[in-house]
Amino acid sequence: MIIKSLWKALDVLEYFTSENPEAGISEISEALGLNPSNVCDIVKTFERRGYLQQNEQNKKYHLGFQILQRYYAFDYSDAAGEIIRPHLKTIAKQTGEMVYYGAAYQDRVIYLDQAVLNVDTFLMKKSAIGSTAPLHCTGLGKALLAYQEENFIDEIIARGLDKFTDDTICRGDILRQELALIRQRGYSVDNMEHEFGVRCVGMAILDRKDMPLGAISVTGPSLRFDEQKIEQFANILRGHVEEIRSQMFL
Amino acid sequence: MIIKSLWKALDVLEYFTSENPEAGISEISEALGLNPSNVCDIVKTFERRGYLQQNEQNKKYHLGFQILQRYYAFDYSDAAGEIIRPHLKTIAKQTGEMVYYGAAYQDRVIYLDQAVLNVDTFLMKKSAIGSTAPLHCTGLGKALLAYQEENFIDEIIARGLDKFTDDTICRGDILRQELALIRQRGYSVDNMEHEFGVRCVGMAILDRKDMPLGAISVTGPSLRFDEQKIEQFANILRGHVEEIRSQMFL
DNA sequence: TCCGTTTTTCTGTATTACAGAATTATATTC
DNA sequence: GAATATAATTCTGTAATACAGAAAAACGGA
Repeated sequence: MIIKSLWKALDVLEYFTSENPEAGISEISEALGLNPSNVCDIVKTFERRGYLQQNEQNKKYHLGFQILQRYYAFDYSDAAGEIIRPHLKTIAKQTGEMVYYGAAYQDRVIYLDQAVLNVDTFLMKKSAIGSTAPLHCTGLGKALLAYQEENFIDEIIARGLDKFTDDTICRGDILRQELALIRQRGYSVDNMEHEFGVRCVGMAILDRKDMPLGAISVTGPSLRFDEQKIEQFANILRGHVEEIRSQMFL
Repeated sequence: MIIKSLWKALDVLEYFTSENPEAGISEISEALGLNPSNVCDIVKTFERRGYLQQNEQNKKYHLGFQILQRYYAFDYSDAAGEIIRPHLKTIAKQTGEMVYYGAAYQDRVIYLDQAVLNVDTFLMKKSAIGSTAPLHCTGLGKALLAYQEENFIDEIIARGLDKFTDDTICRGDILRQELALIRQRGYSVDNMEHEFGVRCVGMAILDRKDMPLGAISVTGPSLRFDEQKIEQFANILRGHVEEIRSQMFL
């Protein structure tokens, strides 16, 4: 049974985002359609536990240190990450491009780890750890989507494929062809489908039942990413994915 | 007014730590003295919101992706971090040692950021971002403690100064002398007081009211940290702290 | 297959979360 | 600097629901 008061409290906590990091009681209560006194109680409870902190100047609240501590606990519970992380670094060295690791999370891909040699602040912010992106138009997303259950893919298509650039695949039948191609050759290519000028090669890490537990991608400016490089990067990815699978006893 | 159901739910969430990342319903209910059905409801609510995830194999739960997303939101709400981060990197280059940024959080110091050139896995794990340490025996902690209110210092001493190494300062009067020295020369020195073989230089970033909003430290093996280096590092720190204060309009 | 353990579902009631009003604090305007 | 407006917080009764207990379902060994 869902605990409504907790559900509501999490609505309040999640009202604080990187876009809107600070908020007051009245703003939250208005946005969520809750009673201000109720919001005040929730916020005060979170504050006493360190999840929120009050700015003494303007009385507004922002996320607190306890979030960091929860993140720290989360990070080390992710045993898979411990195995994968070193590979990401090696791939970054071998390709000279940005490398991401992500997993399917509901109907999106969530970025779980990254390795970079030369920091590209623009792309870093876009795909920061913890952020999410659609499944149908990213290298990671398509690599993950290709191995999902048929009815999951049906649902993703049914919900509608948002257009981000001129090259975004928005038609269900074309996406299905693309996913078949990914399964056939073993890697996905994002050809500026999410961000103009950004190309990307992705490969899923499959478990014993051929379900993807995550995916790795190499991302960079389209000018550097010609057909030859894409194939070269796919081969590099293949080697590491094989190695990861054997390290995980898959 | 504290919302008891939320308070209890946070107890459950915080039961998951890096030391004990996975737990089942019965384990949690026993440890926290709660009814299993109650714990089940709380856990299911967290699961539906992505804060916890169930391991299909053993039915146990672990922290979920939502923690990452909350962390992502927290990170970018920390405007101070945006200013400080580049300085940490520069200090790491100038000193060749590990550099930490932390703040006082209740009666401990919390590590908020770090910069390293040569990764020392042992020390990295110890002082990972989000972890905490006592105030009285670390470079960061002492630098922060030196500028706290008198009655706060009284309370820290009254609670007892835990001993970690032979060099840990455990007596209140000696700690007070040490804090006076820190205020006088402007930096703290951790001489293997928390971890054997680890020395550290710390400096607080003071606001206009001379309250510390955070501190920066340079940490490394005691063999490399002689008196001359400590003074040299303190000077490097001083320059950056000055710069940070001016960037923050303090 | 049976038994012990653990997780999950279900339901009545005692608890408490919440709405509304009152109060305090803060910001803004005259 | 007083007055007004806005926002945050406190207080209290009651309607809503969180929780205990029991029972069922799922799981994992003997």
